[in-house]
Amino acid sequence: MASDAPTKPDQNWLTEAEQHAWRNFISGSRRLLDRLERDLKSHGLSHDDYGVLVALSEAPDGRLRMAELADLSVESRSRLSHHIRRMEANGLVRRESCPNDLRGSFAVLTERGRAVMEETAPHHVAGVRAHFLDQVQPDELTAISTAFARIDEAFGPTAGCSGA
Amino acid sequence: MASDAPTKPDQNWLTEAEQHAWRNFISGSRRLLDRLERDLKSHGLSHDDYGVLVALSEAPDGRLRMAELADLSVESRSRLSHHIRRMEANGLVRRESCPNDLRGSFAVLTERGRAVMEETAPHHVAGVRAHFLDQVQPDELTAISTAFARIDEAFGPTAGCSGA
DNA sequence: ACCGTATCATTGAAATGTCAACCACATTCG
DNA sequence: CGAATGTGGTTGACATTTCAATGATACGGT
Repeated sequence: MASDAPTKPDQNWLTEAEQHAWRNFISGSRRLLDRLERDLKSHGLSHDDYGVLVALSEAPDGRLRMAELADLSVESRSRLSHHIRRMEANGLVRRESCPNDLRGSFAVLTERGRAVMEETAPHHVAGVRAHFLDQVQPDELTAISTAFARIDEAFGPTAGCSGA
Repeated sequence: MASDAPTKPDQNWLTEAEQHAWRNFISGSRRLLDRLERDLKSHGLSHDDYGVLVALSEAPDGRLRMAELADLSVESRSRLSHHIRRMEANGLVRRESCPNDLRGSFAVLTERGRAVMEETAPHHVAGVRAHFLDQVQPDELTAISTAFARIDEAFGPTAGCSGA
């Protein structure tokens, strides 16, 4: 009903271009992530495992408080707790209690964890390059970088690497 | 070869900019999707549920073969099968067997499924706008759209909205 | 010191996802 | 025809994630 405009001016819907952009993003990112996950799995790690290893490997002494690790790897606390238990069982990390705050605990990278990470990283990086970096042009990469940094920051101050 | 430079020895690693782009994308997209998922959940749907409903609602007669639906919603067949069973239990879809190919089956949108979809869509769209579209500039959106369309297509011909 | 509340992390149970068979049918080819 | 092989879809066992408590400790006000 009402006068149908050529493209919906209704603020409540998406334009053709917006819809395509959103769907391309959803489908592309999903397939990309699925693929990287499968590749990592063949080395015995999930993508989340990898994220945890990277976060820890970059932290001083390879150790982080659970809450901070949860933020960095974008996992809920509960999920991270289960997750770390499994990784601990696999010998990739270990827990240590925090002397300052008796409630807290650290996740600490083990020797083996670091070794596995360093062994796996090149393969993963190659996948990121092949399926992502090689597919996007330099200006597109810049746009993606700044746009997603902005999106990320809009969700709250969680100390990412928003750097240009 | 093999002479290692201080920062980037070989093509096997990422430049600063590439690394930032990748991390911004991972973190931003993850938080974005998490947020949209939570919002949808408050209306009783998962993001995957929504994807299935959209795919079906756009198909002729609101019906699709399982395999095609799996492709469109980027789910494995097995996962979709379980998924449809749950949605069926919720009255959102129903199955019908295929007369041509007796192995096959259709997933069909129910009245209620369509109603729920139409009721939920505006809220979801508003979320997409608020957390994604409103955060990116027009030229960035274009870049994201074309880049992810290219990434998507690189994974194989699965009839997305790649036009023509 | 004491109470109330907020935070850190963990837990168990229920929901959901993955993986590897599996059945039923279709198709091909001798 | 009929055996071999391929395809569509489902299932069950098992792994992971979510959700709603819970325990333990810190912190602020009085």
